[in-house]
Amino acid sequence: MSIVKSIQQATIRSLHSLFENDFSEKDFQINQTKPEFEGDYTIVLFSLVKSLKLSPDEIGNKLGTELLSKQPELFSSYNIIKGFLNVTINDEYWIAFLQKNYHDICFGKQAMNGKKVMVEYSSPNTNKPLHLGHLRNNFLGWSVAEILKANGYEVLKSCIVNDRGIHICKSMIAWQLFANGATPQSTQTKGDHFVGDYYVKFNDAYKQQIAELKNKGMSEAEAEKNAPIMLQTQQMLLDWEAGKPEVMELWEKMNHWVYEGFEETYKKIGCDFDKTYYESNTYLLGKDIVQEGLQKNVFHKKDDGSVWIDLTPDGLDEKLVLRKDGTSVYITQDIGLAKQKYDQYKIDQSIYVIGDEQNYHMKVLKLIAQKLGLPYADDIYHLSYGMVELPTGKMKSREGTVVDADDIVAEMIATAKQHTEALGKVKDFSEEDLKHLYNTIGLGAMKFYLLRVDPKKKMIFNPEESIDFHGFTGPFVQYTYARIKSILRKEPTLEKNNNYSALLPLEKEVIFNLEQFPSIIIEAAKELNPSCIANYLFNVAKTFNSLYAELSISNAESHEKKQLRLYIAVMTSNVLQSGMQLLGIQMPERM
RNA sequence: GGUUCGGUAGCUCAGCUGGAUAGAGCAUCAGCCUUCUAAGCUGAGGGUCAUUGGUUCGAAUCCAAUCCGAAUCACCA
Repeated sequence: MSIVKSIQQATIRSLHSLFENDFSEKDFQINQTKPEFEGDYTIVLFSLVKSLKLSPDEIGNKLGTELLSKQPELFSSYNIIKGFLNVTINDEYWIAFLQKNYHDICFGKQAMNGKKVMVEYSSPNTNKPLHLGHLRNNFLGWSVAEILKANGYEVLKSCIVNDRGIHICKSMIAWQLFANGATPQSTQTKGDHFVGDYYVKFNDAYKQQIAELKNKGMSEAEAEKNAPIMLQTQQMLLDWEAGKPEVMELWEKMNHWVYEGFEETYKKIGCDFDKTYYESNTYLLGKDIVQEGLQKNVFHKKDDGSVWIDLTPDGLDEKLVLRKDGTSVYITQDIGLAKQKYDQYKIDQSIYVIGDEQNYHMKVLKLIAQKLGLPYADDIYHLSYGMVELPTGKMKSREGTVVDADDIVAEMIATAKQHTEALGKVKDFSEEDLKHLYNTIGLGAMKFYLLRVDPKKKMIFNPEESIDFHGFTGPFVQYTYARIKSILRKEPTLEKNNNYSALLPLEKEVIFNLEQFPSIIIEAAKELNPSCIANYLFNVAKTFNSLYAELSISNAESHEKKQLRLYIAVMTSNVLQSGMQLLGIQMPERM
């Protein structure tokens, strides 16, 4: 049980025996005591003043005395300042906590709860390489999956690949027109970048044709519709849907190039999936559900044959679910895929990691599912995250301001290399170990940077600040870990010893922080927010670094103090490691 | 225009189930390596928590209005 819970229960019991009333944890608050006051936790009593008809000081005095006399093993002293009851936790309690948990590498994790969750994330288009925004998505999805696992869920990571549609045909047409048979191999280009280049070439050619048509007197809209390259692309989409062999062959060839590129990137950044869905297989799903909806009168058919749902009573609009030609739209497929996921895996919850520009779409999806009375409707959850922007504004592929995922990862790793070499601490490492270390640090910096802010907020990616490896960063936490490991390599054995003198403030502060780890993991899962973990880990590392600077571990003033600090060091390293693991970040033994 | 989200230090962000003098990091300035890794530590300066009103013992936090910014409202995906 967490210490806050223990204090809550002790307070409830004491209030009951003092005032003969029943209280719950909602009747008072427990906060961390501010550093300028003496104590560990503060019980805020103002809310009890009315019902007890006593002043906060009177309640505080009675409660403080009662707590101390009833549970001397938990509380060692109290004081009251301006109506706040500050209690100090007994050192014995902290030490017992430390001894019990310091070696437990599963500390903070919950037992399996029998619930199954699917986390869908990444969801790339196969017409261009991944960019910075995808990285936020990937790291978020991965981390949320890990956090849910730590909370006892069985987690399935899934990915829907958007591998068909007009955007894919654009790359294909451009390749046919401009490539002269070039391939990733022949040009020494990573497959996804190769295909992405043709997507750009399409847009260049398209723009040029529009300009030409406008010169001939067409309006902008007309020109956009009638540009030959666009007409060709639309024809290709029809051919694809008809399964025309040469189109399918080209499509498969180019997708294959992209997948090779993606695989390399995913491997590099440490992402994987338990199940990959391809839109080319799922885009027809959901049509049967539309029929069902028509029968249930949830949907209605217009004169032209198109099928709609009226969501205006819910404050939304009228939405199309089936085109007049009978083909499905985005939302139709998503309804179908949601059903397939549920049928196939019997999941209890379905989490979609998708950018906040699709908030409306996801709201509609859930609402339609609810109106259809689908059993999984309420278990659809959109984990919406904000866009990644540059200090100069939004990333725009057309203006060439997109930060490419492979580029930025490579840059972070190169920076890690540069720092490591400048510091010269690992000169005895082999080439292979060095490479691994640079990856660990560079990716650690990248992941931490993208995960340390609240997912739902948009974030500014500042290239200069992001390559800083000092302060509130991944390498800072990694460094703290490596320092501890360095000590532990020299001090391998721990003795059992129960003879500890009073805790020094810094010792207590570190233990105090470590104790919160389980609560933080629960909070992170509740909010689906890895930034809780990142902020917490930074705090733990910072506090430990203060202790490290002020107090010697190996040359502690006494044998007992040395043992105690070794316990603290071991537990800190364990918490840092398992916490960073929840963010998908590895820890170096040395750096 | 409707809906949704956001506005906290020069910059990037915490804090938001109401609690004591609003916190970090970066940047700036001043210190600390003959002793466990200085990717570190200690300290200083820096704030009208967008604005106004309300709720109350108490508001960055809750409510309302206003201002500013973003996303979205396709027979695109």
